[in-house]
Amino acid sequence: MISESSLLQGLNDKQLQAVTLPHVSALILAGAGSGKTRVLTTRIAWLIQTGQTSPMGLMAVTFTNKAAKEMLTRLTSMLPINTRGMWAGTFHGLCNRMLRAHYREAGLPNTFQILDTADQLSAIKRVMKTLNVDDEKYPPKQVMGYINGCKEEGLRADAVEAYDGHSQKLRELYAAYDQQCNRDGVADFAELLLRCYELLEREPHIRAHYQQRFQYILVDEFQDTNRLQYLWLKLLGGAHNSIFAVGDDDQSIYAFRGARVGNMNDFQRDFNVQNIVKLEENYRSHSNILDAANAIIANNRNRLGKNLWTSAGKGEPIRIYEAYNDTDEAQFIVDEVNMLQKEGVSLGEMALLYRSNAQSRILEHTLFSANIPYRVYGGLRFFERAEIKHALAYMRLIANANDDTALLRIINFPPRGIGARGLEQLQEAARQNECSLWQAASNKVGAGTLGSRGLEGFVALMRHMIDQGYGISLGELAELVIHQSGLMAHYQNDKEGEDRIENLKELVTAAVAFSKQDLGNHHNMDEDTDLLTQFLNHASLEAGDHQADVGHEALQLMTVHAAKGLEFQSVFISGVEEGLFPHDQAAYEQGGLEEERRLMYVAVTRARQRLYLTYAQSRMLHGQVRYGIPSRFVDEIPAELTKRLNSKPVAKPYAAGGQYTPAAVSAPSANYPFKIGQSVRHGKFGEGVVVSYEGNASDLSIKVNFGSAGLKTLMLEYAKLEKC
DNA sequence: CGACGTCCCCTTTTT
DNA sequence: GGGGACGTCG
Repeated sequence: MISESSLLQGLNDKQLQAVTLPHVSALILAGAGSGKTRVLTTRIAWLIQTGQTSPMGLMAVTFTNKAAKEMLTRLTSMLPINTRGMWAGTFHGLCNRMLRAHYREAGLPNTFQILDTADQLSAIKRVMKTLNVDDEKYPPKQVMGYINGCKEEGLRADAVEAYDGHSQKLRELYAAYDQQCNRDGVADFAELLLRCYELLEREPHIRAHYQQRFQYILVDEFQDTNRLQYLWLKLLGGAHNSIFAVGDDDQSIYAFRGARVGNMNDFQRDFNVQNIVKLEENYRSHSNILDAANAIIANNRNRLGKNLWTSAGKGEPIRIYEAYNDTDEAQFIVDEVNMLQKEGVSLGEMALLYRSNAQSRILEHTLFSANIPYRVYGGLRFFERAEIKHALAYMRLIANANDDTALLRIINFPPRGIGARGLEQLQEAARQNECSLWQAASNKVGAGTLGSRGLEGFVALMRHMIDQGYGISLGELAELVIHQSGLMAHYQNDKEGEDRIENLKELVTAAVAFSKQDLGNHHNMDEDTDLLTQFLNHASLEAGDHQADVGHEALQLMTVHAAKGLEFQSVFISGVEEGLFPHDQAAYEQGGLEEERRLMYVAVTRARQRLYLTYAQSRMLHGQVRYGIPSRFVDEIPAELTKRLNSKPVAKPYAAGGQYTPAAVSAPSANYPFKIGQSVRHGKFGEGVVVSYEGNASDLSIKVNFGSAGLKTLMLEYAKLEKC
């Protein structure tokens, strides 16, 4: 076994202080790149190694499966312990586990299924249809946002306040939706948390059991917790347990989905936190980059206060490039990437970040043309693919026949002649008998009052699968389902079904792997939950990787949100323009601008050595050319840290769409006295850049971007512009 | 039932 | 511009 001293070796004073805190609640303010994960895992290792607790006596909570895995991997490299059975995982994973263990007290069937976001939305649409609610007036997505918002605040429908007709309707929908979920025996993501919270609150003996067990609770990314998660922690922490909360208020970028930075303050107050350890030494970036990040974030109010520093040198200046348009911006990035590669930086060490996904298209296009391999993060994941969800829906129905959401997904897929009419009859029958659709369907078939041959076929199929599925392995069941259901045959007939078939085969592989891994595992310690249900849980809670092939060298493309927690040798932040970053929409939200600024802070601190900020004078957005001015965040960086790569942006021979700008506009002429991209001076607005000409020859206007004075359209005849 | 047209909207995202 | 959702027609 590794000795204590070697476990703690190499920690700086602050890190050491945090790792070895006594059994009290503490808040660790861990700046970007300050060794947060290391502190968290070393703390766990130290607690176990010194015998203060056992692996089973602590709980470690994260937000993502990735973070949980990372933590456990690092832990096993420090201590020769078996992490299986440890209560380390995501909020949702841990709540699910508690609910499985106490499903009766929680009022759930032992095979309850988890609705992912797509399932939840379709369940909500169903409720609204039943209640005849106008989905123009109540867009299902908004209803979903409302319901999840309430749950994340810890509020059931009967506890929500509603004064006007609109919110009363929403509340009514919330109640009806919950009722439907109970009938179906399903729980959405937020429900896992709320249900678990209520369970602990209602059942003192269960609460006491876990409070006694988890003397040490460790929470990662504490700034991202929502109200309900905080309440849950508070309940588990009780009066005597130690909650070790690690977070960075400056990296709170998920307020839009309910995260409450205020939890950090509440935590200090509610737990009488005496120990606040600030980890401010950054081991990632050179000081030019850190100083820029510090300068940006200093513009936010209401910070807990923290200033990153490094003993690394100044490093390179932050490079700023003002592009003529989005194509030019992309081309610039391509050129720089090529140059960096020549200097020996590998592609996988470079990241190209953007504020919103829409920006990736043109970047991808340009990278593709330039033959630069790239990998985009985000998009559909394995268990979210349509064919996989179809196959899983059959399996869900086998596990729990009352799962109407699953039934509706596949009752007529592959098509078997059950149309909208037949379905309506079925739903009507279910409503009248107050039973699930499956029960209604089997009743109909049994009674001989056939809705259609298709329905008969469907019921027979499901019964057959349930029969055949009894006692076979998970892999065999998956195999059985994809063939018997007709999914395989359906996609084989489809010209573009090849990928889907591959994915279905992959599902069988995943099922086999899951049961193998589970054999020696007992990670649920919950004998009531069968393997099929566990597998379906796994599929819902862990939708799979965004990206499978990690080894391949490629430029990393992702949103700034997706980049949180990662680091790269070189980072490009593109589209650093007002309206885009900070995003227009942010202005309408309370604290929106500050969140955008934190987002910028996160983006900047991803870079170890080299950082580029690029913005464009114009870009295509929503099918229209949009003229932008540089983001205020650029101005917030002290000039001495930066290097402007082009002081006077010049029109490139390629304009939007890669087409050449018409000669009449690109070259000065009698009609067009200034080139696009040329700098001009105006008596009132100062210096600006010619963006475009508008109107016809006799009535010509000129559009000029005056930077801080904004974008102006002037009548050429009257505007006294001069070259500069 | 499926193919095709049209309309509408359009940050960020994990579980 | 482009994807998703919905509606109409064959």
